[in-house]
Amino acid sequence: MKRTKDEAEQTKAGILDAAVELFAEKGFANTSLTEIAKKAEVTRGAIYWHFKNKAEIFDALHESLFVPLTDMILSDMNEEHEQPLHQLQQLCVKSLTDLATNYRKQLVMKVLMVQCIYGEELACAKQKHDARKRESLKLFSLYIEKAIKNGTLPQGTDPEPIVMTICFFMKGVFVEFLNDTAAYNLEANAEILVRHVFEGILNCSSGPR
Amino acid sequence: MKRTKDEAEQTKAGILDAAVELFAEKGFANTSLTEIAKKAEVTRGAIYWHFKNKAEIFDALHESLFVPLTDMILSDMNEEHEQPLHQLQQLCVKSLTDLATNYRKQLVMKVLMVQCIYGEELACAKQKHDARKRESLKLFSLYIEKAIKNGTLPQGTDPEPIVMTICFFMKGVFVEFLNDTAAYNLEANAEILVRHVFEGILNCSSGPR
DNA sequence: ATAAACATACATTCGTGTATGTATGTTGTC
DNA sequence: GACAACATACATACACGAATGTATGTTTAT
Repeated sequence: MKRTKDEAEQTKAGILDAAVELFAEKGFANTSLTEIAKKAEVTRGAIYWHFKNKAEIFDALHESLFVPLTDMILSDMNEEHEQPLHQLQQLCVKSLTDLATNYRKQLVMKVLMVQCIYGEELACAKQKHDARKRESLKLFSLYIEKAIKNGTLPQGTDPEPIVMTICFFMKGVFVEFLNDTAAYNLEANAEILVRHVFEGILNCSSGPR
Repeated sequence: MKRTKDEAEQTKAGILDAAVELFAEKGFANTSLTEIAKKAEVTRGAIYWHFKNKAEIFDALHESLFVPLTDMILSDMNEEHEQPLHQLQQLCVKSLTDLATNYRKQLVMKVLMVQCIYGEELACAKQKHDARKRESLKLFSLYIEKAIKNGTLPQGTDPEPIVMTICFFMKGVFVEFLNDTAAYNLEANAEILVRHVFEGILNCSSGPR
């Protein structure tokens, strides 16, 4: 039953499609390879041909999402902007509206952020995940420090609580939205939500109390 | 091998202690009853005597935490306050510092919010969980509406994005903090973080842009 | 012809649930 | 207050399915 190369890539993609939907629906640990195979209309043999095990499927999903994401952020970072805080604000809005309008991304992010538990089985993936997070945290700090030098934020401001606020807020939006996509109109409200937080940061730093 | 009633309650508590630690460490799905029994220094027989199955252990943890929490919120709600927004703000700070200083609560909340996946096995617990969340959402709305009538927020303000902002932010703090308790000094920063968000809400509503 | 791209079959492990055994606390009775 | 009779609080043993990984068979592109 050898297929042509294109057909093989297609079945591999089909397995990933089936996996991400099942993972998003029932969670990584609660999904068996048999179920994935059934949904993808192949046998477990096909899965074991393309992937070493279930964890490697997870890894593939992880990789497929974060490579383009990091590219986007870095390209945005390169073009200098006179108002770094505002730039960061727009980046947040963009990533939210992006999430709100991209179904595939919703699925994968749901798997990565709420429907999996990083135990020993996914230790490898967790390391990568943590590395990504540290990167974005550094990036956030960089924006903030630029804003302080720039004068947008007063001299001597502590960047840490600001980074924490933004990071926590974004995480909350992602998790809560992905947990019940239909419950919120994220696309319509993204800008207001982000503005709330950034306005508060500005206001708190310039005029405490 | 019959024990006295007190001893029995003690073993039951021991099982719960072992369970919550293992759940928090490796996740609900990745923890077997055998492991729990081993850690609690009993056999699986003891577990099946006190609980119907693993899901009921989860339920017991859930119950043990949320009963006192709801009490606290409701008692706070009863005493009328002239500045409802500020009252809500203090409630948020309080629940964060409370979390930061209560290890047991950290464990249970970690299990409930990040280390479990509400599949069919936990369907019963998920219903309760969702009910709790709807309650607190209504509560949030109530505070906001009081602030609008009060004049703290301008007439005609839409409560929804405000509630979303607070809810998302709080969720993010919980999840991110519980994910790596040692990474943040939540107790020291709780007030600043919450102030960021509430200041932004005030500022955005009174003077848009 | 040979190796890719699977399907099929099998062995093994692991976890659950339940049935049963058993020693001990508890309770009523005289 | 002593002693059955019973219920309690587990421990042990077993049966069962589910999931994994691997070994092997089969077909077909190249």
